[in-house]
Amino acid sequence: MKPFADRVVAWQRQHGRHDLPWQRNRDPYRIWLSEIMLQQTQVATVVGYFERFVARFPDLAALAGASEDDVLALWSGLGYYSRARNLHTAACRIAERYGGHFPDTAEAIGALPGVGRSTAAAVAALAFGRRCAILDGNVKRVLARHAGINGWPGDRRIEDALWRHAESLLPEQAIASYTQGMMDLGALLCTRTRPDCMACPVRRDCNAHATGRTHTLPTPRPKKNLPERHVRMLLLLDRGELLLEKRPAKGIWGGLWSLPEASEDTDCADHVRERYGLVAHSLRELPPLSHGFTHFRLHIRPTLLALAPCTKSLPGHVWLAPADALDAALPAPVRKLVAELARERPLFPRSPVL
DNA sequence: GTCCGGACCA
DNA sequence: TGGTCCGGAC
Repeated sequence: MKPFADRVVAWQRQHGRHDLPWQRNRDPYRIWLSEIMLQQTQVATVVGYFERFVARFPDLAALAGASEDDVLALWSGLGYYSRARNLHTAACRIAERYGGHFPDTAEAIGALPGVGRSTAAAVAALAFGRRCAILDGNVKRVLARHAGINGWPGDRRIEDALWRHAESLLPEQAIASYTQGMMDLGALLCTRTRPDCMACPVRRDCNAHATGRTHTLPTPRPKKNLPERHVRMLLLLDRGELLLEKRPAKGIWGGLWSLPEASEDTDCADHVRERYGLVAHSLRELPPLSHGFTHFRLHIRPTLLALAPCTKSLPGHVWLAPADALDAALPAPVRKLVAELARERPLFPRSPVL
């Protein structure tokens, strides 16, 4: 089997992108501009902005001579406007410090504002044929899958491993085609969802493909801590029957039968008297449980209460023996609580719903 | 609505 | 080390 890089280069030449507006020559200014625009932004969005930008600022001197406002105006709608400010600052610096000649090493390019390690390497490789590795989001995905690298790429150790791997794969020749090929591979075939493995030149030794892990690599970022909410859920028992209330159609658990809720800091018995006009006393607290939603995490403190036997009908509520309540549409954590209660108190006689 | 993403900054 | 910047894809 040919080396990884050879296959990427051959594929790029036959199937990769060659007609993007910054590929028409090896102008480092245009390549740099495109790489900055392509940070956090997809090619399809960038193309139009790029064309307008180079029409107005065709070279470094034009950009360095512009006002920041004019640069930002052409950036308007692309987002991440610090990119435009850094771009302008960098153009001025190149004019001053390099006499308007674009620096031609990754190190010097990377010293420009707004240019990190990967962008510097991309410009150095594409514009000057320098042998340096890139590692943008696309390449991280390709390498994590091909090498089967587990772990979130934002993790320092994982990212270090990816950089080492990227450098170990670099060919001696055809650096520009290889670099473009890695970008094209990630953008065209090795996409986040639905990768086109059958068309991939490095499928044969791809770890993720072999082990069926293309959809789990790269490891997604850890869930960020969701907001926490706390609530007390009341298990109100009257002669073996539990009070359930129907939730509003909208919002969490819309239309399901759930338990009465109280805020954590109120006294349960007081809350029941005020809200339902019922006399109750707390028996004990049940083990707390947590439930994850997409946008918050709910911590539930269930409390068991006994009612004085003066039950009355409440609109939107129902009294059910725990075993019968399990037949109703219950939210998952409520079902769990009710199931525990049904196991614990199976002997109460059933009685009709009031 | 959620997830994603380079560079920079606190 | 985690937050911030923004818009697009899904």
